[in-house]
Amino acid sequence: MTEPTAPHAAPSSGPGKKPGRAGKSHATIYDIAKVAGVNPSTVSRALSKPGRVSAKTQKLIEEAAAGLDYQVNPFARALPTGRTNTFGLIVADITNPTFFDIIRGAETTATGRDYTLVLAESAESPATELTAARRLMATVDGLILASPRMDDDNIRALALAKPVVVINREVEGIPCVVPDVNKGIGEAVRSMASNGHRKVAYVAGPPQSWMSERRWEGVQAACEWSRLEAVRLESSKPTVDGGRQTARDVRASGATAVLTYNDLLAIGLMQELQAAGIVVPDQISIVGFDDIFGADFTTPPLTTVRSPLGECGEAAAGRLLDLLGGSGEAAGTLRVETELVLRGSSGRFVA
Amino acid sequence: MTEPTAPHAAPSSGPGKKPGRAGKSHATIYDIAKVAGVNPSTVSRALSKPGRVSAKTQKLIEEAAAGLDYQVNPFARALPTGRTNTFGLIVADITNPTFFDIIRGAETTATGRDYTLVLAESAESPATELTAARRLMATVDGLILASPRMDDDNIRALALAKPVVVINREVEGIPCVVPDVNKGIGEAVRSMASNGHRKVAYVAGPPQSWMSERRWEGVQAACEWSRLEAVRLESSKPTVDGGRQTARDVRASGATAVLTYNDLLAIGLMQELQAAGIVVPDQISIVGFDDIFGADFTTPPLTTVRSPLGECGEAAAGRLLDLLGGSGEAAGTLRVETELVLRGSSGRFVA
DNA sequence: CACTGTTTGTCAACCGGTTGCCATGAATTG
DNA sequence: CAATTCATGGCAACCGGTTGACAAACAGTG
Repeated sequence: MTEPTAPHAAPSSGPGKKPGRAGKSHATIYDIAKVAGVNPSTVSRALSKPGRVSAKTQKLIEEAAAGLDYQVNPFARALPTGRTNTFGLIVADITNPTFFDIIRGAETTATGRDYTLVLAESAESPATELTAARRLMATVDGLILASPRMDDDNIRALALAKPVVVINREVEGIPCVVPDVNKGIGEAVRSMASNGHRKVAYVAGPPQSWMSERRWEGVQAACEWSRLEAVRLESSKPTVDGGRQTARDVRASGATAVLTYNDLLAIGLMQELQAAGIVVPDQISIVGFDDIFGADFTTPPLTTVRSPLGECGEAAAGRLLDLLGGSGEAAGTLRVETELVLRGSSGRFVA
Repeated sequence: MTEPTAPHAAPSSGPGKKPGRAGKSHATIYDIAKVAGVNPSTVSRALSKPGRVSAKTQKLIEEAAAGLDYQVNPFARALPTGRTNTFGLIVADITNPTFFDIIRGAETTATGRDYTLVLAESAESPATELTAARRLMATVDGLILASPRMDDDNIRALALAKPVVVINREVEGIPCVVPDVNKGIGEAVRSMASNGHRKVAYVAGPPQSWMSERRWEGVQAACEWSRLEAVRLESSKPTVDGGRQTARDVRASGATAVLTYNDLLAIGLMQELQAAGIVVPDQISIVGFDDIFGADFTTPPLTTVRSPLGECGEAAAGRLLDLLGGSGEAAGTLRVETELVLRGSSGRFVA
């Protein structure tokens, strides 16, 4: 290679032969430069590096840009810089309403800070999750993983390339946002104790769920403190159907109060118990987890430990954006409070 | 200056300062070209234009690419071509569970066809919606608008630039996916008639909702056919709260069967009526619309006209992708069937 | 063997911003 | 008033693919 010729310097006298792009071709910084009578690079600086050009030129350029209805081409910008003003959110299951609040929270913060949200799901599969993550990595500035199912190591590997924030799980060395279950569970168990219950069952979630374990630990601790007996039951899947299926085990356990891994399980369980003629909460108290949309549609409305999922989504997006902006902690867990929402499905044991 | 020297070629003995991009710098087609012993453009063609290069070279290049763990830089590709393998979905309200299924359907088809979904919401505001749409337009290949609130003209203007598909509304000249309410409403009203109801109330949705009008028309037509009286009531907002507020009007109307614009209204209405001691369905039958998540959590579970929203999302994404791929109709409405889901909130009038 | 038609690969000009380096002229200072 | 900063704008080389134009290689005919 001997003679590096300037590509744009060619005598492009031809008529404005707009390449490809359908519809109206947008104005470029070159157009602005022509109108404002300055060099394209000056336009670029005026538009992206505040203070780098004089106030006078700045104004000139801004007016020209406004006049031409200019808007940057994100790809042209992303190509040399690698920045896209976009971040990805991967949720374990789009079907699960738990994630809708998270999505909403993240989306709100994103658009509020002039970022775009890209959504993907893993269908509860670690492999799919990893694939999706890798795919997104190429096009986003950062990633939020909500209830990730993949290994800690994989998460850390991803975080090497771009900032990653995790929701609903704690991963060493990664910034996380996690509801602190203790307060909410404490309130729930104390309420059970004061209502005369002696034995509490916990219906667990998926084995690979980090959060399910934390909740079980929380229940054990709170029960010990309140001198209640705690038993653990398993569920096949964390859905309404899964909840129905646990009804047998719940009855067999002899517990008079039940805490479930999530609201879906609680709702299914309640439906099944009621179908069998059991009165909730008189014979069995049921407390769910998360306070998802629809938790108060049931009769009686579901008592539940609310996780502020919307806040989690917002906080995670906020942390990620701070990280991208240069401020913010590169690791550490942010804990958000949970609280008991007392509704009708729990109460005094009257059998 | 006679010798244009490459600036970076200077004695850059410093540390290999990779331009921008954090982390590992990916392999490029230039690396592949070097390994395979061909020209970069040949690599490009081998990778994007099937059949343009000989089978032998093709294989050579593919092996080199695999060996280098190559993956295209989406921005570099998007810059000259304008194609991003991404499409946008704008929903009227992320809070509203109606859209959950739509989002899920669209996301599924997107990833299935190797596209990425970008999500945005309009918060029920035509202005915000238009802003979001304009913003997304720059980065996506096409757009899906779910229950758009903006003008028909604005929608058509957007569609001039890139393919647009609309869900839950019919816009002349634009491909649309719309649940055909007639079958479902017909079933609902016939069921009411056969259960001894004589007067049916329709609780309408937001005034700017195209779909609400279609549903009202459907109710009128079906009632006429079944020789029932139909009255229309307004709601303040299409939420559970809005439903509660309509209870007064519903009772005052003297109707014994109610169809609401959506399930949220129905659920709110039912809660309020039950709180006032009215027995559902014995004294008043309630039928919602959409069959959203949670519609069966209520007691009695909600009878509702199901709109296959997941299918709508899938179908819309499918049409968009077909359009982008060159096949598919550029306009016209795809109607999907609705059906009555009989649950407990409707039944024989026994007052 | 010359001659035309078709593959297949190469060259180089893009797409539209970003940014390191340098020249210019104004402002500051001794 | 000369010397030295310093702020400002311009030049051109990128980022990593895509693609039109063209040449070389190859095959098929007369």
